[in-house]
Amino acid sequence: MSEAGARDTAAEVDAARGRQAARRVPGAFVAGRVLRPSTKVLPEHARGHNRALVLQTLFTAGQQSRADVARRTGLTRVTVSDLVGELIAEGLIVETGQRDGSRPGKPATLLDIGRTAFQVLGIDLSDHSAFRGAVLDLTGTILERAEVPLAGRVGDDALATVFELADELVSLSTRPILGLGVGSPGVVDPDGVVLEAPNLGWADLPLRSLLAERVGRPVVVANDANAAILAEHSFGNAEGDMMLVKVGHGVGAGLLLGGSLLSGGRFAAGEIGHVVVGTDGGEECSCGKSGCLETWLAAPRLEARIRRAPGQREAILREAGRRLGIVLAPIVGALDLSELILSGPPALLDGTLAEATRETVRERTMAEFSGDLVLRMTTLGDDIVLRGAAVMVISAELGVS
Amino acid sequence: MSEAGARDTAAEVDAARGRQAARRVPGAFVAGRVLRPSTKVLPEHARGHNRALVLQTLFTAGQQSRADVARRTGLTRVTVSDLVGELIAEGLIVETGQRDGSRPGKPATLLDIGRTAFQVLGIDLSDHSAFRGAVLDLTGTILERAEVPLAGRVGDDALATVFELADELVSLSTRPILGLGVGSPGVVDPDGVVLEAPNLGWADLPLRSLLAERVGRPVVVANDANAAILAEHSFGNAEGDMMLVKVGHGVGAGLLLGGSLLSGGRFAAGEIGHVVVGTDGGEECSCGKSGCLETWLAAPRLEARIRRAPGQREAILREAGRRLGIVLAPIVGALDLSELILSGPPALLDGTLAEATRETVRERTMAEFSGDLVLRMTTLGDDIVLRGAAVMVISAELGVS
DNA sequence: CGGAGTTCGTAAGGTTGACTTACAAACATG
DNA sequence: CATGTTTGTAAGTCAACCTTACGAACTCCG
Repeated sequence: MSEAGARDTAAEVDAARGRQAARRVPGAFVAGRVLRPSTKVLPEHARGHNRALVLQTLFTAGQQSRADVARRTGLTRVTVSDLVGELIAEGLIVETGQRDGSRPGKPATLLDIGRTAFQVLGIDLSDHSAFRGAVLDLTGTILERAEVPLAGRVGDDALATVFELADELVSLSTRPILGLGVGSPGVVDPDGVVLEAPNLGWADLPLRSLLAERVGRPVVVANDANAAILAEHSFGNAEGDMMLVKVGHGVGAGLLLGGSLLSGGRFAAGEIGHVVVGTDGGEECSCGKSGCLETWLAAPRLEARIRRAPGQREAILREAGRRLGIVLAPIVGALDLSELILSGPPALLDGTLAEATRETVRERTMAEFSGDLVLRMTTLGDDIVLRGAAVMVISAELGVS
Repeated sequence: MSEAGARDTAAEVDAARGRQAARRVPGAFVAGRVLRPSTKVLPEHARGHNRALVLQTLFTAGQQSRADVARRTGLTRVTVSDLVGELIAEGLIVETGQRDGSRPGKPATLLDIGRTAFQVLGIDLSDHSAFRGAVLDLTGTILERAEVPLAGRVGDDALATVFELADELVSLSTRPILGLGVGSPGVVDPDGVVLEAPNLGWADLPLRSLLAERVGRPVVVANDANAAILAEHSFGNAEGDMMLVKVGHGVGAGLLLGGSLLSGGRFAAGEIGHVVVGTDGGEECSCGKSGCLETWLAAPRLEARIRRAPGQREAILREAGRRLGIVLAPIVGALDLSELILSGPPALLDGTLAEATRETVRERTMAEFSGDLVLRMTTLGDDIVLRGAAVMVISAELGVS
């Protein structure tokens, strides 16, 4: 068949296919992603999506009129009005009066998230000394705090302590509870089962369902570093692909790629603490290997090393930063990360260590050319996991992050 | 407010929210992913999705009746019948007679992908000596091949060579052309602009739109390693998260995470060739650094090294494999990868090198515990990019991969 | 100061798409 | 041969978004 022949035939078939081009699955190969459709989609799913879209728009832009939202989302004013009506009835959106300033036309009625309609509970299990909790509003502002010392409890005792903290948070709340979010150390599956958390002596603990039964509200449980990076994403106005490294008793990370949290095939994504760094041995690790990243970077190890040789403080921190950079460089290169965030004790991380990591990653990747690799401390301090836990709930219940 | 009070109020609100629970955005926090809704969804998008779902079902399961598809997808028989009717009219599905074997009830009419309705063109620009192309059917079977020697051409000459190859493929096709897919070396943005491909002397070349104009049909352009991993995903029945390392003149990789291709913030995901390995120097690289992975692993470098010391062949390959393992270990740990695939000259990769990589990754990660890390050669040989290019077209045009 | 133009929000009716219900066709079984 | 099962289609319902149209409320300008 001639070239022209093939083309004509194709054009004819296109015509025969009628509207199919316009109907093409949106995003089938958008932004380099291939979607493999796996579940049916019904019209009501579209409704849910558009509901979340309206909420999301108000979350990020805030103080918008129905017409503004319509323009921003591409939905018609009529549809937005309908969705907003539904959301107002649920208390998730409130009218906040008319827009001031003089413009032609009927004045716009401004809308905002109904901050007081619900409260969210967040729990952070990642600290070695205490379980910490908070009551937050729908915008992620912390309203109340609670804390229960851990005192070395593990296993069922630790679980009882979580229950205790959850109960206290429920009693501290003054509005209907949208849900409870928990950031836990260890490996957590999508159903909120803590597959393993050695520090707490947990294995295959169905924490989500246990807590859901206890508080009678939706519960989301995820890894603490994953919660942290969600917080950074939502509140730290960080865009695009990024990785958050959380240094504490151990070392873990959360990865946000293309706006999606990476969970990993065995739900262990971000578990970089036991990756071996360098080929020159290193301290023995609790996992049995030598030279794991944790042996270089975990806070207790660093503190012990500095205690032994106070004069070497800067050198110790620089070496720790360099080791972190060596582990991160292949990851930054492979994932084309534009932003690395550190979370943990600022006294250890902020300064020499961060600088050494930044330099090492730059030296060992192409980042020196693209030049825009950012490595910085989190802006959310110690509340990062708490606020991330709240984000998970808001995201799960309202489809908004 | 008391605990009980908060709970009751929440329950009341839940009741007031009516069907909202059932309406919740599906997958808002499913599988550890947070969706940030960004575009509106209309009922016709659902239609497109369900169309693709039916096609996908026939792709993977093949030879099914309408009722089978309905059961598999969760859609009703009526809806499936309607969608199938549309797809038959377009030639994308054909009836292949009745199911044999005796069962109660009306015999089922079997359906299958209309393999002959369209043909797909694939082009592989990753080989250093020639551009290769093929005509494929909708199932990814290669029907015709074409090849144009490259003879060192770069820049506009190389582009003209691509045009030449594309024209030849069009003339070789005997059916309407669904589209043309291209796997190119270098960094390619989602719109098919080759941002940089040093080997071909291309920078900011809008290859997709140029080719679309030339062949008058949809064109998809992506990085060669990304095309390769899509092929492996579609034809190599590889599930879940995986990474494909492509060794040739350079070293690149493609990453498939949670079923999605990773593109990276600057569309440079998988560019691990210029990550530095180890802290002991290494050969100088074209990029200006020393000890880049490419200097250890690129085929020309390996061949030259073996030529210089034929007796050291095994040691050279083992060291190359070890270096690759050192780079991959942090990536495997961070992404919780379960499968690593090598693509390139089997004489170099398959055997000692792969074994050394496998061992090194195991030694340096937690993989020894989970134990199910697979590292293997691709099963698709030299056609991997060609077939991946076809997958991109089928995915983009039909929403099926 | 009043008409024209603009913008906002809502009402009414149309279109799309999947669902439920119902039914004819074609087969196996007792 | 009657009964039960499975397939595929026809008819009508429901959900959700769209287009069109309109009143309300404001600015601008002659």
